[in-house]
Amino acid sequence: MAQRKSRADRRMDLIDAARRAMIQHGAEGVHLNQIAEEAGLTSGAVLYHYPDLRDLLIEAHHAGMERFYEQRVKKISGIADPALKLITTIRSGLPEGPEDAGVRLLCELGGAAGRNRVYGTLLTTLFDRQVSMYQTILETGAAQGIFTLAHDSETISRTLVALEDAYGYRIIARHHSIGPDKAAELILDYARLATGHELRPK
Amino acid sequence: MAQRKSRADRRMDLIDAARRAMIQHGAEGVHLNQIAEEAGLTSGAVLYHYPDLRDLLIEAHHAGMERFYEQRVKKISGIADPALKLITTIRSGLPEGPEDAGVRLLCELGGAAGRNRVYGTLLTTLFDRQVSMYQTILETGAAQGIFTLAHDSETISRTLVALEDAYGYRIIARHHSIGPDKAAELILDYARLATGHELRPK
DNA sequence: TGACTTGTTGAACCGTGATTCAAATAGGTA
DNA sequence: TACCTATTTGAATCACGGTTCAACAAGTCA
Repeated sequence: MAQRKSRADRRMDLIDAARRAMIQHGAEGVHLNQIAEEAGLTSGAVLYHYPDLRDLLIEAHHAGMERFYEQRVKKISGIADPALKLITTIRSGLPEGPEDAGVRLLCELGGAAGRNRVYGTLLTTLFDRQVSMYQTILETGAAQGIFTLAHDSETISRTLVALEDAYGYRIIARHHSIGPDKAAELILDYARLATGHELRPK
Repeated sequence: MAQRKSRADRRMDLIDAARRAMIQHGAEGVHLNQIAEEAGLTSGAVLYHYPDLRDLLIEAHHAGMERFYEQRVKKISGIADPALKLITTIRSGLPEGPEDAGVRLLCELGGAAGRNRVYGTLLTTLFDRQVSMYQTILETGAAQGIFTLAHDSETISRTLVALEDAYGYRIIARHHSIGPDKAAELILDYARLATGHELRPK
C-alpha cells in the first residue's frame, strides 16, 4: 500500500500529480486513473480527497500559476537597476524550451478558457498581475529618468505580457526559428522602442 | 434516414460538424457521437467516411485555419493604401467577440500543439503565413515612403502577429477591459511606433 | 492495550463511447 | 424496370472510465 499521509500532504501530492498528468494528456483529456497513477495511488484514494475531480484540476491550475508567478518575482527580487530588471523579467516570462512544464500547463488553458469561466478568470487574473509587475518596473525607471516611455505604462506592460504569451505558445509548438533566445530578442526590440533605453545587459 | 450525399459532400459536412463540436467540447474532449449528432448522422456513418477520427479532426483544424486566413486576405484585397491596409489587417486578426468561432478553434490548439506535432506544425505554418502577409504590407508602405520602419519587416510582422494571437486569447477568455476595440487600439499603438505613421482611418 | 479515526485498497457495478457488421435504403445506371 | 453499388442505420459487442463501498491498514489517543 502507498504510504499513508496527512490530508494536507496528500492534497499537495495530488495537485502535483494532476499537474503532471494534465501536461501529458491535456487539461481536458486527462483521466482520473492517470492522475491516480501519477500519484502512486488508486482512483478511490483520489476521490476520497477530491470527490469532484474538477476541483482538483482547478486547484492544480491555480497552483501552477501561483508557482509561475512566484518564480518570476523571485528572479527579479534582488535587482535594483530598472533596465536589468526589465531584461530579466522578460526572460523569466518565456519557457526554457518546448518541454517547460510551467508554461505548458498555462497553454493548456487557453482553449478551455473559452468554455469554462473559472479558467478564463484564472488566466485573466494572471495576465493582469503580470501587467502590474511590468508597470512597477517601467514607472520606477521613468521616475529615475532612465526610461522615456513612448506610451503610458499600462499600454506598454500589456504589450510586453502579450508578447511573452504569444511567443510562449510559439516555443511550445516548436517553431523552427523562434526559440527562447530569439523570442527574448524580439520582445527586447519592442521594449527598446517603448522605453528609449538600449537595454544591453552589462 | 439522413439525406444520402456524395463522398466529397459528406466529408465537407463532417469537417464542418467536427469544427462545431470541437468548439463546444474542446479539441481533445470531443466525442464521436457529438460529431455525428452535429452532422445529423449516426456514429457508424462518421466512421464510414473517417475510419480514424484523428484524421477528421486534423482536417477540420486545417480547414478552420484555411478559412480564417482566406477571410483575412479577402478583407484586405481591395485596399491600395498601405496604412489603411495595415489597420484593416490588424482588425481582421482579432476575434469579433468571445464567441468568435474561427478564433475559438485556433485557441483550442495552443495546448495540444505541445503534445501533438501535427497540431504544432499547423499552428506554426499559420503563424508564418500571417507574418508574410504583414511583411508585404510593411515593405510596400516603406517602398512608397509612407512607413519608416523602426526594425526590419520580419521583426515588426512577428510582433504584430504575436500581439493578435495574445489578445485573441484575452478576448476569448473574456478579459473585462480588453475587447476587440481595445485590443485593436493596443496593437495600433505598437504599429505607430514601428512604422512612424499615425495610422488614423480617414 | 484496545477503541477510534483516517487513509487506502480492490473488487463490483454502471454508464458511456468506440467499434463492428448485417441489413436496409437511396441513387444511379443499363 | 430491375440491378448494382455506395451510403446509412441500428443493434450487438467490447473496452474503459467513473463511482461506490466493504474491508483493511496505519496512526492516534485514552
